[in-house]
Amino acid sequence: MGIREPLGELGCGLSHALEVMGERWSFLILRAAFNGLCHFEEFSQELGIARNILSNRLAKMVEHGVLERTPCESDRRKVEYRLTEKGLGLLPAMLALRQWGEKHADVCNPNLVLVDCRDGEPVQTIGIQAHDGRALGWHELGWQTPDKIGTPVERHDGYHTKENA
Amino acid sequence: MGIREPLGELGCGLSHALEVMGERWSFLILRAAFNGLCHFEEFSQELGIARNILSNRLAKMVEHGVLERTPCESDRRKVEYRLTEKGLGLLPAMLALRQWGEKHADVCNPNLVLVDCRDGEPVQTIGIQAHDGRALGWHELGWQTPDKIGTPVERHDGYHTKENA
DNA sequence: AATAAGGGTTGCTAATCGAAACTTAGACTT
DNA sequence: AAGTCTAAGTTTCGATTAGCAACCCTTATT
Repeated sequence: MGIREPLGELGCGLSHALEVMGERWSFLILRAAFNGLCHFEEFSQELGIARNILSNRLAKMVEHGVLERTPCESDRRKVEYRLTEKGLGLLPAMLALRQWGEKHADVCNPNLVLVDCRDGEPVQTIGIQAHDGRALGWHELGWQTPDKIGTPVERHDGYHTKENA
Repeated sequence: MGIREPLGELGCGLSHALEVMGERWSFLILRAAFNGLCHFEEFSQELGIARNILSNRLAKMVEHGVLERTPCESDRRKVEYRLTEKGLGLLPAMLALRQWGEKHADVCNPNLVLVDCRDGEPVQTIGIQAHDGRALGWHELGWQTPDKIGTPVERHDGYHTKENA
């Protein structure tokens, strides 16, 4: 077995991502934001989320720079929550999660498909690619220290390779 | 504004994915599993998670087919939790999340990098691609009904296009 | 038989969620 | 200017859930 991640500190990017987006409604709020919703009432009605939780989540997402909160110019009662660049950067993660869910859900409504708007063709299923664009599966991946990048790695564990009893 | 997803029912794959993986420790358990951990005590010690919660999460992930629970042959006290194909399918989502977290975390320890083990080169940052492989940003995407696939879409909202006050 | 290890379950407390009522500030009407 | 309405939250309080510690059951090991 090759190199293994240090899980102890939990200190990889995943922990940070989960800290920001790991709570119950965060991803659904994000999805709503990607669909153009930006007012408190819109989120509240579309998601059916409790108002205090919504308030809490929006505040946290603003605090972490995923959303930007700006009082509305035209009507000062209203507030706009809009995705920042950081928030927009979550699209691949959300889509990957969504594609996984669609693939494995019992009931699924593929009544809308995400497409390239230039030609209307569906986007690809999100996957992991090597630097040259080859699609990579888990058994073709390994962990490497930054100083040894560029040197091949033997497989780091025995997943799906029966040869190690 | 073009087509918008029906958010009401929450019935997209994202809901299903979150139902399976949306709880507090699920993704960290998944990460540990990807790192080769497969015993209860290993998860418990590495993650520092409470035993009842761990038990609960593992059971749920097994129930949803992300992990497979098999009593160990050699030592009947032990149980092995291993990723199924469905579980392995979460890797792109997890990596996308992780890459996002690494990009935006204040403190970050890039002491290990995920590489293609054939040549030791880092994998690409996960992104969304058109059918021909072009990288796509949010403003180049749109929702389309299955019957109209192949016909271009006008942009569905005004994110980052100042032209719609 | 005695001891220990692996994989849980049970009780109990602290934190979090959720529904509904309440508050505050800004528009809109008359 | 008073009254009403709307948007965006807070507060309150009962219902869940997380987390800790201790206990239990089965299977090795000595």
